[in-house]
Amino acid sequence: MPNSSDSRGAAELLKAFSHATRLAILRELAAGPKCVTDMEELLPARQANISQHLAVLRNVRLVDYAQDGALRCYYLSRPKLVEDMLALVGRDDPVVTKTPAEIQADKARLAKAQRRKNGSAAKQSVRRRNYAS
Amino acid sequence: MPNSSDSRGAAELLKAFSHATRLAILRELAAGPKCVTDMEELLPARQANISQHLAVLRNVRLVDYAQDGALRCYYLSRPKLVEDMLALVGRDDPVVTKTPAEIQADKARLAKAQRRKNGSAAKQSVRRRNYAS
DNA sequence: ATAATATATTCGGAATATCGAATATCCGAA
DNA sequence: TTCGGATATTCGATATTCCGAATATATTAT
Repeated sequence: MPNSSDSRGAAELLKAFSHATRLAILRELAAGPKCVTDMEELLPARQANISQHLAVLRNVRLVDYAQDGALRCYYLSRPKLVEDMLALVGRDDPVVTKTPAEIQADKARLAKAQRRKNGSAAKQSVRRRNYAS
Repeated sequence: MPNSSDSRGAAELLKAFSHATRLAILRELAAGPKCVTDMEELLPARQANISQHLAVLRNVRLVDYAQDGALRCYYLSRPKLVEDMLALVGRDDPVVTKTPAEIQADKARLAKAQRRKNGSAAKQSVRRRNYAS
């Protein structure tokens, strides 16, 4: 049951995703593990800034690193999640438009399905407006 | 070819998603079209605030509305995108951990695949460190 | 030890986001 | 018209994010 308290965590995860540089980092890591110096060459951002973004990503468990001498090799902690997210935001979905009539049809359909679920319990108030035009 | 200029748009879309109240609004709309007054009853937020969040969602084309008299019935402009996003952030993916050795294996695998792609073009610098421990 | 390299953290200011209160707008009813 | 309900917008205060500069820390080479 995804209620509002669940939205909190989801929103935090999404916030970590919603920055161009962090997305670029995640894309690089989706292609393979990399250390910070590698990313410095690949991205238009300074070392400190990349470290800051990596910290954000670490805090929400999107990335982790393995220490190799003085280097820290970063990798995706939840590769499927990240890959699916990147694919999702890269998608080009059709934009639908609905007329008031279609909305009413939607509501009617929902009300009927709802009635099927409950025995009866007339809870559905199909808010209407009588406009003459 | 998703390069950094593409990250901009993706990041903006994700920013629109990354707020608990906006996620809650999207979840409500995924269940069916609703007007602002409906949402006021369903969410712990004031009218003005809901309108503000709806404006954000409209700006990135996640929602639109059909005017029905004095009411505005909001609906999802890209329902599949929203539904998939909600499913994605609701998922519970396993968190993987890698040792330095596994990272090296990853890099080696990548290098080999890369070599298969190009004819030869020894571009791969497998950054190494000789640590005595 | 010292230096050099790789990375993280802290700090401060600019930019941005969030929210409530007040106000504006639009529409249908009387 | 004027009114009331539904919704949007503006404004101002507060909170948060972002980023560069400086600094700190860890690790290895000399």
